[in-house]
Amino acid sequence: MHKSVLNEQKCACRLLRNRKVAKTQIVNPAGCETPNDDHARCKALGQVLDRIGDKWTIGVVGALSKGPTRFNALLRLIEGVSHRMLTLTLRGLEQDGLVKRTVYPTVPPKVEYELTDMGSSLIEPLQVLSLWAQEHRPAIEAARASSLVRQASEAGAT
Amino acid sequence: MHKSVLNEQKCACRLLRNRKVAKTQIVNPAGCETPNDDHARCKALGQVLDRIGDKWTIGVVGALSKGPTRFNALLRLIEGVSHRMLTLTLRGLEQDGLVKRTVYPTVPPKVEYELTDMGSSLIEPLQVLSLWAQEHRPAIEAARASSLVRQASEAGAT
DNA sequence: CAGCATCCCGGGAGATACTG
DNA sequence: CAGTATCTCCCGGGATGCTG
Repeated sequence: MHKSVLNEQKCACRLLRNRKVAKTQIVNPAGCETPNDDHARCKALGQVLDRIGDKWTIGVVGALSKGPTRFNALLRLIEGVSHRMLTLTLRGLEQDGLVKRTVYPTVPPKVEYELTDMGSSLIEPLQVLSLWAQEHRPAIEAARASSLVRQASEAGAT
Repeated sequence: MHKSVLNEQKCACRLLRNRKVAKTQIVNPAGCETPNDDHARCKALGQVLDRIGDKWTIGVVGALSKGPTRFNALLRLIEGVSHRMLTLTLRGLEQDGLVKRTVYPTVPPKVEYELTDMGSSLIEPLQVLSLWAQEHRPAIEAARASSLVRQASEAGAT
């Protein structure tokens, strides 16, 4: 009740950043009819990051990049993931057409997941990002460390 | 108490995915000494996504990509962001050496934020991702929509 | 084995108010 | 104007247990 107002936003930009909203409505609802280059970029990025930015999606995509994999295999490969989250992540991915789910109606059910074409096309941009990450990680660590040191010394000096 | 055990994980992979952990300890603590190509990729990606995967970082980077900007200007540009979150996001980015904070000690304080070299180098990978996003958004929307339709019809058929 | 429903906790993030 | 601290609420996500 105290936050009823803020749901009516002019631009869908950050609305799209919310998963629940994004799930039901990925297109801009209204008020964002003139997506200049900048806005489009922002929105597109926001969407992708909503997709891959969650805890486990990348791990899943990475694991699946090697080929079709069964549920429990994924569970072990990614390992940090809980049963529930793996299910949810896979469902989301499947719903977005990034992974394909194949059920073998055997007596012990067997389900294999694999990347669709679109799903595997995501790997490349991800690798670009990964490269950037590997390249700049030392610098980031250094910056972070020095920043922490600075703060500590300031605290001590005060 | 009921979740005391799970904090001791063998691989730091998803530990790195948690912000609080990542903030204090970005290097792999132990047990992950042999980072094969795959693991390194996973970890690096995890870190980057922890950085840029949160709600506002991209918006901030995007806004800053046009040049130095003042705090309130950012607040307006990104608009959906709250005062607090913008501050936090900027602090994180600054701490990681991705943005530079310049304070002009004028009577009304004036602070400008701008991307560092490393920060602006992030723009390119982001654009790659953005391109992918723009390219595949229709497909994703379609897949999502058809999935929803399928679910609805199944529910109706039952 | 795969999936789903339920419970429940912790932390992310908004609102607000105060400082310099 | 820029930043910080506090309070609070809400939901992401782990644990658990049941179905087919």
